[in-house]
Parts: sequence; structure tokens; C-alpha cells
Amino acid sequence: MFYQLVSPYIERSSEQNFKRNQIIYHEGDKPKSLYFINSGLVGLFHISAEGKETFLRVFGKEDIFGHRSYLAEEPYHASSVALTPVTLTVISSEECNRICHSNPELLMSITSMVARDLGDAELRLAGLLDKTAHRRISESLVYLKLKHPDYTWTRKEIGEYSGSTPETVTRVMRILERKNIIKKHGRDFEILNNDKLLSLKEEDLY
Amino acid sequence: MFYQLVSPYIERSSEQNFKRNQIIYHEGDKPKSLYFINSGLVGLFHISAEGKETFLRVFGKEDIFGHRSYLAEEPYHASSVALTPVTLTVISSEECNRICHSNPELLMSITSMVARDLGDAELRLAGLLDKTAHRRISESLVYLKLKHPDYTWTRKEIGEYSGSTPETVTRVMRILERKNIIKKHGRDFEILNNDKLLSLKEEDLY
DNA sequence: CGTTAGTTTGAGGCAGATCAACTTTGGTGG
DNA sequence: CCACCAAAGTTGATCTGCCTCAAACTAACG
Repeated sequence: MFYQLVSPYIERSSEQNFKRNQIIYHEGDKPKSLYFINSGLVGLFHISAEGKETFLRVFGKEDIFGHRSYLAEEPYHASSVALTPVTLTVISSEECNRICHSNPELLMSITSMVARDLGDAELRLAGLLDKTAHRRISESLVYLKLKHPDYTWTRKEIGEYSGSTPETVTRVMRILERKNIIKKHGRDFEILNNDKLLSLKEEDLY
Repeated sequence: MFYQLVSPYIERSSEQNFKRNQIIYHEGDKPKSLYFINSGLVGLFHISAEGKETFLRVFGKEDIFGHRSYLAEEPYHASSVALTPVTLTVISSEECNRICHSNPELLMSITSMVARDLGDAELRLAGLLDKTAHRRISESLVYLKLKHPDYTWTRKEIGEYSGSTPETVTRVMRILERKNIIKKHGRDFEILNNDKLLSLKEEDLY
């Protein structure tokens, strides 16, 4: 959703392609570029020392990513991975500096986005402590599927996004299907009753 | 750490005082002001529907707070509470708009801080999933105590910061004291061995 | 000192992770 | 177009870290 705002000001950029599962940048690397998605889906993942993955953010068409580390002037705190074949427009940090300097209102809207993401992250953090895995999974199904209806999310991805496991995702989805709240199509699924998915009572979970 | 940067530009501001446990603003309120701490300690808490509290951020002398919602143009996603008696300098959003407009480099440094906070929040989120409560509590002891050595953190606060409970905090602290890693002084505690606290092996936890 | 908020300790329970075996899906190439 | 197979999903059994609850204890402050 940002590319349209920025693109008029870009003087130099390059295009890059990635295949599914290719890593675009690694946690710990120093940021040298900013990325815009022309097509495809990108996931931001943190991987712990013991190998446990957490799915932090999804980026889709016209989204920007890599900006957090650039703005914070820190190494990447997580790795970005192509979830589908991806085409990116890449611009250098220098180019971005130039653009931001000459367009304060653009910087302001990026700031605003980062501030919203911070709120989202903190609410998710709180949700891990005060919501059941069932509820988090239900909410993740809505979030992921509404945001990217055409992508077939794996149980592993849903698990890592919701702070759970593929097995628990399967179990919750089976219950939801039995209640006619979702419907499976092979590995994919469809949401039949959005509202019910977001307002589950305890008794709906069995 | 921000007040010094901003203060030369402030034309209108007011001072406000709060007692311990007073709420400065409520989750859901519309932000109308920005706050700078002259003295005292402020905590940002999220409270779930069922009453579970999560301790999101701490603010101390010369810190700014309330800026996230202002920048995101959203209602507050959490409540701020005075942890000690607090004196604040309060400026209106309009005043802040004026200052940010005429000082792009100031806006840039606030953006940078929010971007760092987003990284921190996401790493904490990942930590809830891949670290044991023991390790999170140990890390929280270091973070909270080093940041504000003179404040006596309650077990409840440490629990809510680390994503745990007062009981578990007590149990972990007892083990750490037995290992001469911390030392209790009444309800307060002192860190004797910082490095050991951050590099605990599994066998150190019993 | 008396009171209250905060802390400690123990016992018990459970949500959800883990492990393992089996089934299904959907892409691939013969 | 079908047969194959690796990857993904399902299912059941088991296990456990930490929460919850409850009761006794103690620090700190007026």
C-alpha cells in the first residue's frame, strides 16, 4: 500500500526475483536496502537459537518491508522469506534518505505505520498471555485468510503466526469445520462465518 | 532521554502531578497530549477482558510517552499508570504537530525510537514462545533492575513484565539467590552476577 | 505495634506441546 | 493421464511446565 506514494520520487531502483522459500535477508544482516513487493507474498520470521520459528508479519503486493531496521538503524531482528514467487523493487538506503529528506509527509506516514505495527505487536504479545491457543488460532485464520485469500496457508504457518503448533491448528480447524464455521478444500480452507470465528465462546471450542 | 531534544522548541506546556497507582490515561481514550517525565516512573499496561494485566513498557526520567497513539492516530491501546509519584510536562497534540513540522530531524529520531520499540516488542513476542518462564524472568530482572536500580519492583510487576506470575517469580528468585546470582534485601533485590543471570544453562535453574 | 499489601510455599490440575504412526494431497515426470 | 512420492496434514497417547488456588508468613508504613 506504500509503493504508490513513494514511486513518483524514486530515481534509481532495481528489480529482483525470488522463488518460494528463498530468503531475502537474514536476521543479523545490516540493512542496505528497502523492498517493495510488486507481486507475491513475503513473511518475516524470527528463529530462536533452538530453531523455533515465529511468524511476525506478512507483506503483500505494494507493501514495503525492511524499513524497520533501516529506521531503527539496527541489524535485522528477523529474516524475510518469500512465501510465493516474488518480484521486488529494491531501493538503496541512500536513495531512501534522499526521498525521506525531501518528503517529510512521506516520512510521517511511514512513522505512522510503524507506530501502528508497534501497537499490533504489543497487543499480540498480550494476547499470547491472556487468550487460549484456540482463540488465537481462530483470530489468525481470519487475519491471514482475509488479508491473502488466494494463498493456501500451511498449518505450520498458521501455527507460527498464532503462537501454536501445526497439530493444535489441525485440531481447532476440525472443530470449526464441524461447527460449520469454516470449510476445508483440500489443504486450503474457506471462512463461512466470519463473525462467529471472532466471537467464539468457550463452549464453541469443543 | 527525549526531553532535552524537544524542550528548546516547546512554547506552551503544562505540568501535572500523579500519585503512585494513579492512571494517567486509559486504554481506548483518544490521545490529546504527549507526556514527558520530569521525575518518577510510569508503566504501560494492557488489561484483557478477563482482567489479566500485561506490563508492556516502562518510562523513566526524561522519557516521552503517549507518542505511539499520537503517531498512529489511534486510541490508546494500553493504559499508563504512575509506578511512583510522578511529575510530567504535558504538551498538546497541536503543539507537537507544530514542533514536528518545523523539526524534521526530531521527527526522524522519534521514528527511529518507535522502530526500535517495534523490534523489541517482536523479540519479546518471540521470546514468550521459545524461552522458558525461568529465562524470561531472569532477563526481566536484569532489564528492570538495571534500568531503574532505585525502584523496588514488586513480584507482580516482574511477573507481568516477563509474562509469568508472582509465584513463579518468587520461585525463580529463590533459586537465583541460592546460587548467589542475586541477593534479596527485604522486598528489594540486588544483582550480584549480571553475566550469569543472562547466560543461564538449564542446570542452573534448579 | 497493628494493619495491610506483598511474599512465600505447597499441592494439584490442565492446556497444549511433543512424539510417533498413519493418511492424504497435489505436484511431477514417465 | 496416471502412478508415484515427498510434503503436508491428521490423529491419538503421553507428558510437563507453569498456572491456579489456598494458606501461612513478613515487610513496611502510619
